[in-house]
Formats: sequence, structure tokens, C-alpha cells
Amino acid sequence: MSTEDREELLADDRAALLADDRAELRAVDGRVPGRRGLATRRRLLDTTLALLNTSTYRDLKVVDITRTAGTSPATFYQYFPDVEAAVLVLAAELTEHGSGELRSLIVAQNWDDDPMAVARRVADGYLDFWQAHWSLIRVIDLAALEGDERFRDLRTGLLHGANQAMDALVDTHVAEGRLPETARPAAVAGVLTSMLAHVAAHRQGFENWGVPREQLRDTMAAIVAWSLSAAG
Amino acid sequence: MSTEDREELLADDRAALLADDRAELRAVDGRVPGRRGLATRRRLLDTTLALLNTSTYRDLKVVDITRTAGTSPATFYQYFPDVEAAVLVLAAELTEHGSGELRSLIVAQNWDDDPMAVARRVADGYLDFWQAHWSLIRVIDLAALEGDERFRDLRTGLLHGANQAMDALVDTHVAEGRLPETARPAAVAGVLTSMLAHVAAHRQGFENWGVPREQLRDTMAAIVAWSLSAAG
Amino acid sequence: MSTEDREELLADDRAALLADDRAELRAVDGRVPGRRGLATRRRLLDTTLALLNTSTYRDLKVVDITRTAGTSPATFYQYFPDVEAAVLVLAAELTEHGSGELRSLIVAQNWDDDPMAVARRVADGYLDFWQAHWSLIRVIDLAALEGDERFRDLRTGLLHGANQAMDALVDTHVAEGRLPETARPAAVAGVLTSMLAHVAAHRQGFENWGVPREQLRDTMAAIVAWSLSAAG
Amino acid sequence: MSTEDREELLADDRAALLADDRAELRAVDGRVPGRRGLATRRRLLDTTLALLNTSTYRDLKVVDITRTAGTSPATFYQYFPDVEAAVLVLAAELTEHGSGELRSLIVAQNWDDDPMAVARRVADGYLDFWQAHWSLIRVIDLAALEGDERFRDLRTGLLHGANQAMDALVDTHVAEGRLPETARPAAVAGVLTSMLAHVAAHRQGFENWGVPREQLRDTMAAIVAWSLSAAG
DNA sequence: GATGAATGAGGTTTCATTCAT
DNA sequence: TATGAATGAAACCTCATTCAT
Repeated sequence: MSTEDREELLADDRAALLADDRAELRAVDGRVPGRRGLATRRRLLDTTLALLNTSTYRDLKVVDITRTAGTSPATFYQYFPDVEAAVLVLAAELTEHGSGELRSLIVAQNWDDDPMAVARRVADGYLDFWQAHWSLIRVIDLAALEGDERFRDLRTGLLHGANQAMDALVDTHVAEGRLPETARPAAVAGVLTSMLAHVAAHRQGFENWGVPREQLRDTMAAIVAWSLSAAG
Repeated sequence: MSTEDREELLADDRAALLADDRAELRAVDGRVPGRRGLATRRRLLDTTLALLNTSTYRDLKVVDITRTAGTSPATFYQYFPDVEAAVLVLAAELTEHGSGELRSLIVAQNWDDDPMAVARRVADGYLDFWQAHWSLIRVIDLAALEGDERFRDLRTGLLHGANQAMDALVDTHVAEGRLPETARPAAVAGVLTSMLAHVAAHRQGFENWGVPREQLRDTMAAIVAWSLSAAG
Repeated sequence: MSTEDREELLADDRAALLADDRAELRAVDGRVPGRRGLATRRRLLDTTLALLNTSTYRDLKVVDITRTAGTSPATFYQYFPDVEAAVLVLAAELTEHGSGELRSLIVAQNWDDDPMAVARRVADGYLDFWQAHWSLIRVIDLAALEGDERFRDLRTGLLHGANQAMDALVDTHVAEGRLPETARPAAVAGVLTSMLAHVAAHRQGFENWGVPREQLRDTMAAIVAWSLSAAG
Repeated sequence: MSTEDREELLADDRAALLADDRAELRAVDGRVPGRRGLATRRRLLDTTLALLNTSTYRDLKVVDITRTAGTSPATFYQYFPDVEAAVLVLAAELTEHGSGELRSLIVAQNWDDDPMAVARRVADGYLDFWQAHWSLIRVIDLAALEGDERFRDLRTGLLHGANQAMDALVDTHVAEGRLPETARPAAVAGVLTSMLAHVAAHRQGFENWGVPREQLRDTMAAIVAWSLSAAG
């Protein structure tokens, strides 16, 4: 399977998800919601996201959401079949804008001049993004870990842009002889992306453990930079 | 906080966990179980572990465990306050033996001769360990992700030995000038350990994505090796 | 602690209880119930009271109440956290109207003319009240005996009006020289009220024992009357 | 029904209870327990009584008793069919010795000299007895209130001696013209005994309410004394 | 569009009680 | 005699979900 193929596949998946999403915009009785309905829907989504900061995904009940949102369970079911569906929408929204954001951390950067500095900006970007969206990312990771395909796809989708950019970057570096021929761009990109994502997700843990954010960023950056110029 | 302090802290924590464990060995009526009771307890634990392969943690019910184990819910509650407690015991057991296993992948290796070969063995060890204990590790990751301190501690405990060994290794390499003075051993060790654990946890994903296990192992190894000799 | 103080304290307590009551009027999901909901709630209360005539408090299960009321346990829990809560509401209702009823047996009577006749009406009133509300009073006594503060307070509240009236009455009698100076109004009132309540509660026992209601009433009355004019 | 008849009936009942008791002395398998068995039985009874001080009757479980007694539920069932049976034995023991104790407070006293002083000793005796045996008396009252015939009988038995003595006393007083002919000795005795028992049971409540024990005793005594010489 | 109410369904939990040793 | 173990049976309680208004 070529990189392009995979990419198209992903794009298709996301389109399907969005189509689903649009379908779910219709209320339960088939009517397309008007301005007021959409506002309610939005309020429910926002409340859901807010509650994810407070409680666990497991403990997130329809009643809680609606009580907090100042509405009733029956209303919730007009817009979502269940809690998971609402979270799925939120996750899709995150993927939609986040994917590009993470990708742009890598492309449109000049990696030739001061690779370490660029890598540092990448690491910073990851740390920022994870910190900003942690409550939602946590749920995505969780559901993916539990085996839910849809969340796993969204997770992949979120990282895909950056991963692909990294892939291209590594490819170039191999071509330019900065990395040994044996290096597999897809694998290297995948592992580096994994590392960035995972470490960003555990930033708090590292800090508790005595590794401050700055040190963490520098280390992430160093490993990325070293991995791009191992033949040096 | 010095490395030694942290280490001691961890040891204390684990001792506390084990003490708790022994306390929970008493049945509900306060009696210390005999041979037959212990056998039943073991059977329940084994069944629990087996079911974690089939179903999700969320969906793991006491009824299911006891039905599968050929006993009744009441019996389960004689040995564990709830499902979580049983899983916690399993997780503690894994940590207990796994911690040393992972640590030994790194210490007692000669890193001077052929670092890449050693790193490959390390990566292989991680991949093996995660594959062998995936169903349980998944639950530990999950519960830790949900914020459960006890599972988080167990997770930390599992990786701690290896992490500490890696820390020492990096330290030596810095001292020997193979890594720049700016490299922070604790941070580098932490990030590398994170990477190894996370990638091992996602092996299946990588394979689905077109990166076979062998390639994955080599890439993990390469990044570790590069990170230990970046000044080369 | 002065009599007025105690009285105010009691009033406060009762106000608190009523406030709680109103708070508990909200259904489980935080919503204030409407006409239909209130009707259901009322039906559940009535059924609860009815069942207290048949079975014991200990044996009163949510399932029984709801089955009799023609609804489901889930519905019960929408209005009350448990059986006790429902009984508490019933008890509070009884206290609310019963307190005044018992009090009025003593005040607004002319005790000067024919004390024995008045005392007989008082005794009759106690016997009637206990007979009419026996199933509920029994539960209050029971729960109070078991140490439940809330029921103890309700029991006190039920008797307080009458007790206070009796206190004033004894006070007057002492002032008028019909009782020795050494008589303590609060104590005499308390003991007489206790006697009336306890004997009324055991009316059936006395009858089984060969003391018919009329004789019982006359004796209660006689002891009250004697106690109000002991210096004769 | 004459007083003597009632008395005999009671005596019979108690004999029956004791016979039951003796029957229950046999263990479940029919064997008559030996010294060791009796010790165990006694230990279970004592533990039961001790726990009644701590927890409620409702909350008294077989497991608690046996755990506290350092034995197992199975052992308990060798001596008693259920918790109630054990409590019943304790209650019967109390009745057995208590009945005479309370009776002797009234008979063998010279009521002619200083009636008030004698009445004071009686009141004191009641207060003492209730204070000393409150945890058990509370349970008896409770079970009787719930309608359990056996406990009701034991309660009656406990008071019967004193009640009968009081009956005789009132009878004498009527005969001697100190009380009006209309006074019914049985009723007066019953009501006074009730009053003494109930007030003694609520001593703590009175103290909380501002009536100290001494005042309470004097008031109980005064009402008894007044009631014995109302024609004065 | 919104929502009061009601409830089916199912897992949790607790004990009293019994056996086999 | 004593007691480890096991368990049937019965409530409890919670939610997701659905109507009728």
C-alpha cells in the first residue's frame, strides 16, 4: 500500500465521518434543525466537552450533561443517539482543525539552517496542542485503547498530516545522505510521531517526576534532530 | 528530588501496595483463606485475566467472571470488593515480575561493542513483553489515563527499573563524551522509555499501517542507538 | 435554657426540616415536579402509609410499595432516596398537624370548673389520636428508639405543643398554691405528657390485660387531675 | 379474668419460654453441649449483648457477632437458629432476674411512714435498672413495638411483678379510704408502672431537655405518691 | 422544539444459611 | 466441636431510553 493510497483512504474515511456527522445534524424526527435547535445542539456539545474536564468518560452520563446544560435528557436524544455520539462529534471537530495545525508545525519550516531550533518549535507545538486539548485527546486515546475503531481512526487522522510530513522529511534526508539507506522513512516518521504524541500526553507525569517542560521539549527536539541526521 | 530519593519513594509505594494486597487476602468475614479459598481466588483472577482478552474493561462484569469461573457472584465478593480490585491485583503481579524483566533488558548488556545490536535486543524485549501482556497492559494504561492513581503508580512501577537503568546508561555516555553536556540523562531516559513503551503498545497499528514488526524494531533500536551517541 | 429558647430552637428545627422537605421535592434529575409528578409522589406516600398498617417497618421494601402503587421501583427513586425518606415525609406531615391538635386539647379549656372532666377530654384526645395514627406513630417511636435523630426530633415536635401547654398550666397551679412550691413545672409536664403518650400507645395492651378503654381514660385523667392539685 | 389467673398464665408462659430455652441449649445436631460448647454459647451471648450497645438491632448481623467473638457463623448456628433467638435468650435472662428486682422495690417497704421517701426509692430503682440494662431493654421495647409476641410477653413479664405489687398497694389504699372507691387498682397500677417505665426509658431525653435526673426522680415519685393518696 | 415522567433491564451487593471436613 | 467456603435469593439502585404533551 503506497503512501498516497493510505492518504486517500484516510481522506475517504474522514469524508464518511463528516457525512455521518451531517446526517446526525438532523434531529431524531427527521426535521433539519433550525437556528434554535442548532444552538441547543451546540450547547450540549460544549457542555459535554466541559464535563470531560471534570469527570471521566466512563462517568459521563446523559443526565449530567443535560442537567448542566439546563435542559432534559429527552432533548439530548433529539440530537445524539448517545453520549458517545456527541463525543465523537467533538473528536471529529478536533481532528478536522488539529490535523492541519500539527502538520504545519513540520512543513513550511526550513530544516536546513538550524534543525535543532526547528525541532524545538515542533516539540513546543505538540506540547501546546496536547495541553490545550487534553481532556478531549484523553478520551480519544481511551476509546481507541478500548478498541473503538471510530476513535482509532480519528486518532490516526489527527496525527496523519504531521506523520506524512515527517515521512517526506525523512525521505529527503535519506536521499541527501544524512540518514543511512537502511532507514525506513515511514517507520522513522511513525516512531518519531508516536514519541512526540506520547511524551506530550505525559507531560504532567514528567513534570511530577522532576523533568520540567523546557527540558522535556529540548529532549524531544534533540531526539528528533539526532534521528534526522544520524549519519553525521 | 534526587534519583535515589525517587527510587526509594517508589519502593515504598510498592511495599505499601503489597501490604494492602496481603490485607486484602483476608476474606470478607475477616478470616485468612486456606488452601481451597486461595485456589478459588486464583481461579477468579485467572478468569478475570482471560476475559480481559475477550471483552473491554468497561464491560467486564462480576457476573461474567463468576459465570465463566463456574462460581457465584457472592463468592467473588468474598475475595474482592469489586472487579477493579481483582484487576489491580493482576496488575500488581505484572508489575512485580515485569519490572525486573524490562530492567534486565538494559543492564547486564555490553553497550560498547555493538550498540545497535543491543538496542535491537532491547526493542525486541519491549515488543515481546507488550505482546505477551497486552490485555493487561491495555487496562493499566486505560485506568491510568482515566486518572486512577493506583494504576498510574503501577504503570510507573513497571517502567521504573528500565527507566532508571537507561538513566544510568545515558549518564555514562554523557560522562564519556558521547553525548553533549547539555543532554539531561533523566529526560533522555524518560523520553526513550516512553517511546519504547508507546510504540510497543501500538505495534499492531504500525503493522496495519504497513510497518512490519522487524522494521519497527530496527527503527526503535536505531533511535535509541542514535540518541546514545549523538555527538559522534 | 429557657422555655422560650427551647421553643425557638424547636421551631427552627422544624423549619429546617420543612426546607429539606421542599428541597427533596425536586426529582432525582434536579427538576421540580409538575402536577402529574406530585400526584405520583402523593400516591407513593399514601401507599407507604397504607402498607405500614399491614407490615413492619423493617419489612417495608421499595418493591412492595411500588407494586402496590402500580408503578416501578425506578419511579420511587425519582421522588425519594429510600423508604426511610418517604416515611420521614409522612412523619413530618403528622407532626405538622398533630402538634397543634394535641396542644389544643389542653389550652382553651377551662381547668377551673371541673378539672376531672377536662382531664378526661384530654385523655380521650390522646387515646383517639394514637388510635387514628398508630401505624405511623409506631414507626416514629421505633426509629426514635433506634437512635435516629430525625425521628426523635419529629417525636419531640409532635409532643412539644402539648407539653408546653401543660408546662404553663402546672406553672399557674403552682403560682396559685394548688401545687407545692417544690414542684418543677417542666418536669411535671414532661412526666405527665410522657405518661399520656405511653399509655395511649399501649391501649391495646391494657385492654388485653383486662383494662377497658374507658377505665384507662378515667385513670389517666385522674392521675393528671391529682397531679394538678396535689396540695389539696 | 382474676389477677391470680393472669399471674398464673404469665408464670406458665415464662416456664414455656424457659423450656424452649433449655431445648435450645441442645446444639443443632441434637447433642447436649458439654463444658466447651456452653462456654462458646455464653461467649456468643455476651458478644451479642455487647454489640447491642454499639449498633442497632436492625444492623446486628450474625457475621458481626461471630467475628467479634472470634468464631465463625457456622458455629453460631450450632447454638441459635438466628440472631433473634440469641437476643431472646438474653431478654429472658433479664426478665428472670429483673422481674424480682423491680418487684422488691415496692413490696417490703413501709409505705405508711413517709410515702414520698419510699416513692423516691422506687423511682430511683427504675431509673437505675433502665440505665443498667438500657441496650437490652431498648431491643425488647423495639421488638415488642414491631409486634413480636415473644418480646411483648417478656416485656410484660419484666414489669409484671412490680405491677402486681403496685396493684395490691393501690387496693389497700382504696380499702383504707385514701383513694376514692371509683379508683380501679389494676388500671392505676398499670398506668403508674407504665409511667415509671417510660420515663425511665427516656431519662436521657429529659436530661437533654433540661430536666436533670434528680428532678425527674422527685417528679416521678411525687406523681406516684399523689396517686396513692388522692383523697387526702 | 422542548421536556416532564415513567420504566425496562440488568448489574451490584448483602446475608443468612448450609455442608463437608 | 468448630469452621472454612460456597451460594441462593432478594433487594437495591441506576441509567439509557421512550412517550405523550
